[in-house]
Amino acid sequence: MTIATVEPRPYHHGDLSRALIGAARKILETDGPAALSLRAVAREAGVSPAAPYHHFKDKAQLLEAVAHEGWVELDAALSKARASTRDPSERMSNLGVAYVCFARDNPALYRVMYDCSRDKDALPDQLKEGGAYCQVRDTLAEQSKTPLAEIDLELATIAGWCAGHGLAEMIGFKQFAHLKEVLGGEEAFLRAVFQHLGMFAKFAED
Amino acid sequence: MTIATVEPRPYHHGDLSRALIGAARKILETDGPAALSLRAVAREAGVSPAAPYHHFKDKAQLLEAVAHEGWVELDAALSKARASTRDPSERMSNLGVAYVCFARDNPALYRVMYDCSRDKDALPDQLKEGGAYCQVRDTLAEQSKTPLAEIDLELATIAGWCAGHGLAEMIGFKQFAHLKEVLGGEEAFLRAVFQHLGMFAKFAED
DNA sequence: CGCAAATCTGAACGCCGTCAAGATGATCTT
DNA sequence: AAGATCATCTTGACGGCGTTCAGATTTGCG
Repeated sequence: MTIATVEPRPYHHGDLSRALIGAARKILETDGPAALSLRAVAREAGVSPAAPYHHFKDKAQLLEAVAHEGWVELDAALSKARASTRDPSERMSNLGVAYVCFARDNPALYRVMYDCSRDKDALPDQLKEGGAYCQVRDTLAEQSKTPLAEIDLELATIAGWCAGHGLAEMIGFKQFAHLKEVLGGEEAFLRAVFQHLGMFAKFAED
Repeated sequence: MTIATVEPRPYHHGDLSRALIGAARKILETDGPAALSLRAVAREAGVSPAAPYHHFKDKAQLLEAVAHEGWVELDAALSKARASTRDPSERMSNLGVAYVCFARDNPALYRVMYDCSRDKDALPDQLKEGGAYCQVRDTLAEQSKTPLAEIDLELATIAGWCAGHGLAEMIGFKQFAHLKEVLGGEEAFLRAVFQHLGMFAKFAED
């Protein structure tokens, strides 16, 4: 697996931090979260099992670095979706689809992102400081005909975020295969579910 | 020889399967999912590390049994919430709150439930056969003024379930502490988020 | 009663996360 | 240029993990 035989890496790696993060992501994509051990990461990077400890306090801290990359990339994906159209309602819809598709296309990374958040009982602050969360909120605000109260804006953003996350976690379940087929594809299914959020919500009004 | 030892469990336990599930749940509640090793479960049940293998194929299968108990209990919690009132809209609202509160009060169990589902790429079939999922769907159907098409009913149920799950996973995050305070408690926060689902959804319409 | 099946134990394997001690290389001082 | 210092990497070890296997113990059935 290692290329060390051909060109023996110098004793000092050069940029092991980044290499370890890359190795971790490769393992995640290839073999899933269950296979992601610190030793496997070190192996993949061609270093000894103890080497990572000179760059990360422990395994959790390496995972945090991986998760951070994930949030940045989710941010980029949402930015792209947001810029994809000028039609207000289409923009919001695209944003939701983009969120779920990111999770579907990077399932292991997405898992690590939320596992780390749960360990800290908090989402990354970056989200509320110009990050992905703001994109949802701002898109909501832009497209509201009447200006939204600050608190309504926040609550609606949370509601949408929760729905997106929930759908992202469920999208792969076999039970939905039939609906995806009936509705003509996964994206159509996603949009249909988002549309029906309102149907659920109206019963929640006091 | 068998006279006065402390409390010598007979060589054969009697009902080790159930004892193991109970031990697992105790460890989950006490020390969280990270501490839930098969060896720890065996220790808690007072049995050797290899004993569980006579009752469960492997660790995953024991967790599945624990998860099953969780789904049954979630089912019961939703039943109770559903029967708590006759006011249609209040009933639906209570159902959502009950779902999230179950997750909040049994965080480790809730985690195991979805971890098992993800490993199998499917929710338990029981859910769609008279279980918790049906309670949400039927409550939706009962309360719709105009009869809902089958597919709309299903999509709305999924939408609500996803929102509930998403909120259940986020409810503990520090970022929401401020809102809970402003809105006067956690339950008020939950209801407010559910109400705002509609505000998000209207932009998802094509 | 005798014997097969079910159940539990003890010891072992390879993996894991982590740490301490020592080897190696790069950088800075003089 | 020489030596000292510091960051980096390795080796080896520890305890804990999931799992397996051979053997001990008990139960239940003929």
